[in-house]
Amino acid sequence: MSTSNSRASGFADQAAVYAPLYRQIKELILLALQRGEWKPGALIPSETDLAGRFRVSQGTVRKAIDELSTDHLLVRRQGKGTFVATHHEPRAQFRFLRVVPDDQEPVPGVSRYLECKRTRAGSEVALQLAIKPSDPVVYLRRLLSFSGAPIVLDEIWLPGNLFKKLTFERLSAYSGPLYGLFETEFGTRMIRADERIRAVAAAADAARWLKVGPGTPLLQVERLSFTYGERPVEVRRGLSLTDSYHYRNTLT
Amino acid sequence: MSTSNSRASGFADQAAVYAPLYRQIKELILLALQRGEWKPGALIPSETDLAGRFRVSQGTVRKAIDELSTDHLLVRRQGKGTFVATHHEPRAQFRFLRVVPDDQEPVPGVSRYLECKRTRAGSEVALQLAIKPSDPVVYLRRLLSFSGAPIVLDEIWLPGNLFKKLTFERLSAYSGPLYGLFETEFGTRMIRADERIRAVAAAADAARWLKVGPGTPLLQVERLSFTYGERPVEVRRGLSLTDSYHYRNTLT
DNA sequence: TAGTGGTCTAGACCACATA
DNA sequence: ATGTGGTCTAGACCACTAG
Repeated sequence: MSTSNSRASGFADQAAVYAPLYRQIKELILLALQRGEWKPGALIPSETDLAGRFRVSQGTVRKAIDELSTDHLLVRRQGKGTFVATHHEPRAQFRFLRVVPDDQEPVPGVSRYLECKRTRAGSEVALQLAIKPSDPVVYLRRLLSFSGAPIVLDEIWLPGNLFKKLTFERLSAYSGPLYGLFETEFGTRMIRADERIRAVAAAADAARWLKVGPGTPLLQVERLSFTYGERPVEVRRGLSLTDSYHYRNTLT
Repeated sequence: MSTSNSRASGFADQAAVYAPLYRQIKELILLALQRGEWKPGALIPSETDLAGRFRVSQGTVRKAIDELSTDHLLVRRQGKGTFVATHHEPRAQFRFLRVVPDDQEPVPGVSRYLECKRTRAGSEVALQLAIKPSDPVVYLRRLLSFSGAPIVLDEIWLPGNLFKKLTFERLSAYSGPLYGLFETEFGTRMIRADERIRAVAAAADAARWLKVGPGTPLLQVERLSFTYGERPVEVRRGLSLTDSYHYRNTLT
């Protein structure tokens, strides 16, 4: 991989006839992350080390890490080294939690789990998770409260084979971010998510949990989350009260 | 600015005691853009040119342009050159238009302007635009339709001094993206926006325009847009029907 | 003092667009 | 053939952290 530049052919779907060296290096690091060679939160080898290992210049490794860093898969810390990103660190906390109070600073909130059962995917969820309708899924329901008031009612569907040992007890005993639990206990790291947001009228059940009248306008957030390799691994539907909370977003 | 590295002191608010060379270059390019030295859509000098002009290496200019490019202020085109970004090009079209149809591809939509008047800011809008409540603003109302059906009702407030010549006729005659008009006719380019999203019940007036019953849940999007130097220049409140449309977002 | 990431340079070569 | 952005290298030095 020196100056003579042996490019990977990469016959992947459609494009990618040509991939620059730093992207190949990125891919190698990505694979190492995916197979858990370095755990979340851990220090990875220095840029110089990796450069030697992959037989490329330090600048090339650097550019690969640059991209992984903007992808939130790695975190650089000057003077210390480069670390595997984790959903446990505070900076990642509000990346996937967009419902925040109108006037105060964002706060974590408290989860109360209402349900945790195993069932079959069904056609809709199966389609999204790219599995068969008869395949097993874990179905969760939880109520998120901020300063004592119930604000978000979430339904969550997870592939059964990836979350075999997920139980109601395990969830209730845990307090940190849900994705943190998924990452450390089930080896599934959420990388990216697509959301569809709507306004809906509260059904009787949701209204009861959120302590409002049926028909109250609620913010519905449908989410599909992905792990490495664009694999869909979570379907989520949240219903939020938005009197004194809102979904915040920045367009750049 | 050669190896001896004369850093700008930058006594700006709080931080920025130290700024790397490429950031200083970025700032210089930013100023050139801001004062309209290169118009939207225009070709800017090559990296080599700029390197010569600023007395730094090409790699340093490159890194500055890298950032401006991810900020969507410049667009690189290999073999052609680097261009000033514009809201007129199709790639920028859906950066600020997040309400899209559930199943089809995103489409531009058709605007019908309902109102365009001059008034005073009032306390709320003034606070957001960082002007005085007695300062003049332009107030707009428009209805956005997709394939014939009214979907979004927008209210827009703009600083009066920046949009002096904005008229109902000018708006109605125009068909492209609104930010495109602002950019070419009023020299105000929208860079970034913060949004707060809620579910609300349709008031009588909104219900009438969107052809639904009063009390129907609507998606309310409050937006504050910024131009160069984090200057707020637009307040917007949109109400959307989300039966067969939704607000799409990607968490990364 | 040593190690790590961060910046900057100079030069070579590749990929792409256009004339 | 020429000019532009894109990649890659090698080496020097700066800023930050920790033993």
